[in-house]
Amino acid sequence: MARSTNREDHLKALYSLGEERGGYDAWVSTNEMAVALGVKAPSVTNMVQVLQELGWAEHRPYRGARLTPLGRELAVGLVRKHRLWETFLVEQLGFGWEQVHDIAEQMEHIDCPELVDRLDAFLGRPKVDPHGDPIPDAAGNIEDNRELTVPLPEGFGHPVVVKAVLDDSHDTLSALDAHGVSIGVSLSPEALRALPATLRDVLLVSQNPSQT
Amino acid sequence: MARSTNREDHLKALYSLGEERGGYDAWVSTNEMAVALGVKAPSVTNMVQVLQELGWAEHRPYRGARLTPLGRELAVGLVRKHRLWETFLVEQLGFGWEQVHDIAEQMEHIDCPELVDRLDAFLGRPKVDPHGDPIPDAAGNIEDNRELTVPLPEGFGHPVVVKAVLDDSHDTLSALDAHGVSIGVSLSPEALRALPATLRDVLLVSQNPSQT
DNA sequence: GGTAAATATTAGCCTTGACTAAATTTGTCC
DNA sequence: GGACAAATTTAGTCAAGGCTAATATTTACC
Repeated sequence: MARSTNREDHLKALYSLGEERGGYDAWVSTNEMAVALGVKAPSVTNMVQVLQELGWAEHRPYRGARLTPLGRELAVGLVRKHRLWETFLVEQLGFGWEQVHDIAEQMEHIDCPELVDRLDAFLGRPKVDPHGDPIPDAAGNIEDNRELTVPLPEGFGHPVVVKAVLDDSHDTLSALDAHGVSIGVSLSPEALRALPATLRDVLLVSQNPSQT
Repeated sequence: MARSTNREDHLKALYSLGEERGGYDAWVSTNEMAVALGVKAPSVTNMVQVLQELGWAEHRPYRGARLTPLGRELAVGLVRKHRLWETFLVEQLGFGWEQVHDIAEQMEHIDCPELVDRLDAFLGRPKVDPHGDPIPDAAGNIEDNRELTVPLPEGFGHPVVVKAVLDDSHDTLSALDAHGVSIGVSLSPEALRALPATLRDVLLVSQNPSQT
């Protein structure tokens, strides 16, 4: 019983959905995971039981699943790889930020710890990926600069700086790009109002341009 | 019926073994493929029949398999990706030439034509990989500079320049490294004689340092 | 040219991971 | 507190790809 692309995909879905909740020890329903992974619920039930046998997750029937500390560690490693490769693709190869998610989805499964470390060094140990999401360090620590940001300033009273985008899908990122929005860009109250609400809702911004 | 890591692995094995023979239209036995892939012969028989259904290969029972033109095209694409990633790993990330084969084995299955082209451009459209093997261009043409080299100069009469290594395994490359052998290095007759015969046999060399 | 050895294929089974349909548990509403 | 709706798991099936054991073909030797 070991690593496999499928198991890693389920592990990552469990991690991501858990984080959207209260944190990594939140229970996540198998149905939610099924929707996120594009499979049917019984498949997830099976796989979650496998993750439990691997010691990566805990499954409570009819309640859901949640990661063990080991599972979280592995999931963070996957997130680290994913975001480092995204950074490479955008900064070194010149891809657009809307193109890299699907490619990184493949690359994150490459198994070679030394590769991850060399890539990290090659990129200059970046702290955030092209979408503004924090890149975990080699020890698994995540410096979440997003705590310093707000989902949306009440009333769009003053200009804001875009710090992160919560939805990395191709469509959302292309749409944002069409509106001239990218990480670090400053948006005036008028620009914010011109943005469709669905796009506004995925932005994390800083009210003070000098904040990290 | 489509692409999969397993099918691609079998396709590449068929290509490589065919090339070692008379060329890409040589028949390759399923047993040879099984040895190369580390699986049993019946598994290869199954897979070769799948490749035939895909239009990638032709299977003649009890005779062997050989690639179709489409199969060859796809296989060359895999070789191209493999060698480009090896080049990236050595030249950009600083890996040793003996470390990169296994990593590239994973990376070559990443499916994104634009990624291959951008990587190629990023690396400066290299002609050979770190082991001296030619990198096919985007159209699938292979400029085989190894035609200009010889397996071994008769009698080690004069110095030679190392142009390529025919065995990319970790052990062979580490051993060569321990003897100070790498691509482009010049070897005196004495140095050649000091090399174990098994290592000498994997070298392709040029007798004239000015040859390409 | 017949028979033995070597090689390849077929037959049948296993595991992974997906699916549908059926059964079960949970939760909610009166 | 009971009944129904929603969510979840269980049961049973399927395809991909691997394996072993048995069968079939080719090759080679006398």
